[in-house]
Amino acid sequence: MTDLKRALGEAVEAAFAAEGLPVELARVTPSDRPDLADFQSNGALAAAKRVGKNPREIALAVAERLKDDPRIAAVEVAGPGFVNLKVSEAALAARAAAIAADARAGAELVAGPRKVLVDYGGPNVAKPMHVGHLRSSIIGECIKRLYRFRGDEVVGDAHFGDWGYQMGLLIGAVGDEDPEIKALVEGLNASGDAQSAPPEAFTRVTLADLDRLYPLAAARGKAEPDYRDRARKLTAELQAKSAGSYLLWRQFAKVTQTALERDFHALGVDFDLWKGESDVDPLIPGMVADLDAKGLLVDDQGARIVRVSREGDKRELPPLLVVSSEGSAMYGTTDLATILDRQQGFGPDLVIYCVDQRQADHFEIVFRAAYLAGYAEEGQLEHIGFGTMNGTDGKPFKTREGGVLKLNDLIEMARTKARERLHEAGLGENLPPEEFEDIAGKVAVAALKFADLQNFRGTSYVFDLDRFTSFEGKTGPYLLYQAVRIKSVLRKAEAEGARGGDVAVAEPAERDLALTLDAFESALAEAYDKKAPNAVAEHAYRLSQSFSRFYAACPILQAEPDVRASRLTLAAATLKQLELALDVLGVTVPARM
RNA sequence: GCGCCCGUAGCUCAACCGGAUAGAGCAUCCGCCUUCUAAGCGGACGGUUGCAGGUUCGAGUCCUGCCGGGCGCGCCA
Repeated sequence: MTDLKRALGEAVEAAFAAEGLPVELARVTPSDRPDLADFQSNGALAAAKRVGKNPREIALAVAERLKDDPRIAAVEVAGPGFVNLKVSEAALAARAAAIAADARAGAELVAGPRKVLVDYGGPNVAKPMHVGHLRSSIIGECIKRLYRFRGDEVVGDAHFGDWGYQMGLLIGAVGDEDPEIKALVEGLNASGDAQSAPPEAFTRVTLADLDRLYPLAAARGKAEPDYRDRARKLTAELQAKSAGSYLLWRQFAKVTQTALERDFHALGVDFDLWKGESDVDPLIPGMVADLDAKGLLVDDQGARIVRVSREGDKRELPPLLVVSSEGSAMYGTTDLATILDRQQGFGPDLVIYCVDQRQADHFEIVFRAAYLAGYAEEGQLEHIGFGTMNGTDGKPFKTREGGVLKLNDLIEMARTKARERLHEAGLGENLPPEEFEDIAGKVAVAALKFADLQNFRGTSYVFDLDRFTSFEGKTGPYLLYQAVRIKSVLRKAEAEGARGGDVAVAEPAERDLALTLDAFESALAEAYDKKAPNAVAEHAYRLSQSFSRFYAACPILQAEPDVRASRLTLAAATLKQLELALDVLGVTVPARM
């Protein structure tokens, strides 16, 4: 099943070929002038330049070849050489009917499915998630769903930060507070016998403990050299897999992951993998030896590095620091080992790193090192950066008190706002409390996600709580509202025994809705190619808007039977496509609200 | 200092290999609930796309310079 835009594009290509013009210029796009046409091709203008002819003449010749196409109701040449196409009512109705009958609502699958790994979220043990994690999670989840929906085999990995200096800090801080645990850890470390540990030895350490202790320990580590040195030693003990340290660490990781999974799930973000830095730790010695054997490792200022600068670089790119002068693995070391691990495990054709734009250099360095070492092929690794989230003052977002806003608190704020607004609007009043809560949660998540995803990911944007929790206009809740209205109409239709039927597109609002439904595939393709979720968000919004106009202009249930059947089919097709688009965005529609 | 990104309506953002009259939402103003959910719909107002040049039949988009902002630049992650 082909969308109209592409079908017409192929028709124009054929006309170009027949005229001896370069077919790659025969592109069809939605019309910039909806008052004049549905679609347009600007190819004659570009072709004129290339073959040295008058653009209007070319356009007229192309138009002449298109005018008998049954799908085209009118073809006109306008301005300097635009070919304007108006789709026939029959073709439009047929396309709408096909979308209605298609489980994928008109969306294609990619021709050659790939194995894709999306690395996003990046939560850390003990460090609470803040709003900075929001974008990575939301965008990464959307990219994952988008690629999966297009037919790729996709795995999402949280890339858990579980293996650094902060672990040593925590082991120390927990031990200071709880001498029994400290003694247990030290005893086990000395004996090396993990089996001798009491089965529930460390379960009394909770996430609340870690949340409370970590900020204090981090601060002391900065201020007191002795404290820091001890934490480093404890980190080294952990990384050497000393039995007691390791068991205690396992408890940290477990309670953190459990809580994080719950928080992420509330946001509609679910990872397939929770691979952590600790998982690739065993690979590092072998990898270092391998890099050395390949002659890539160089001693420099007491550290061991891989030089990655290339001829033609506009500036000197720093090297990848593989082993620090203290002998420890660095951030980039772990990332490189992770590439190796993924290559050996999942074997992805493409790895997408959904991480803050500020890390662009870091990834460039790691990727180059991976290419040099033969751990990946050029182009197989891609960093999808996004802008920072700023406050309304244009500076990185802080709470009123100057601290970092925790992700959980943000979600709770959005929920509270959602409850208030639902009450104000008199929505969901007769529903059971559990369902009301569920709806409030869905509205809150839709608001947060859509506010983020409607922006192009690359640019920084302003984090404005009022805007995030505003439910009018171009917002997530608006989209939910439209979807729920359709569900309500369809429920009523079913109760009345009214059914869908042949599609006709007579009214302007019906025409517009059918054309918008047709644009789903292009929006998905654009989002996929550019890794730009905002294209899907934009389509979902346009579809909702188009439906809302249709809803206002065209009564459904009260219409004559044939018209009613057609409109019910259009409404059902819209709902299906809207829910699919929202699902790609990671947003769920409640049954009612 | 070097490098990357950005500058579009009062505010927040779009704009499909360069194409017609640069689009949305918010805010402001006007109109629409005896009809399927008014978190809605229609309309009005709002622009020298930071500035100056250049390339082109045509530039928000490409090139150069300048101004303004953000970020990064080896032992944190």
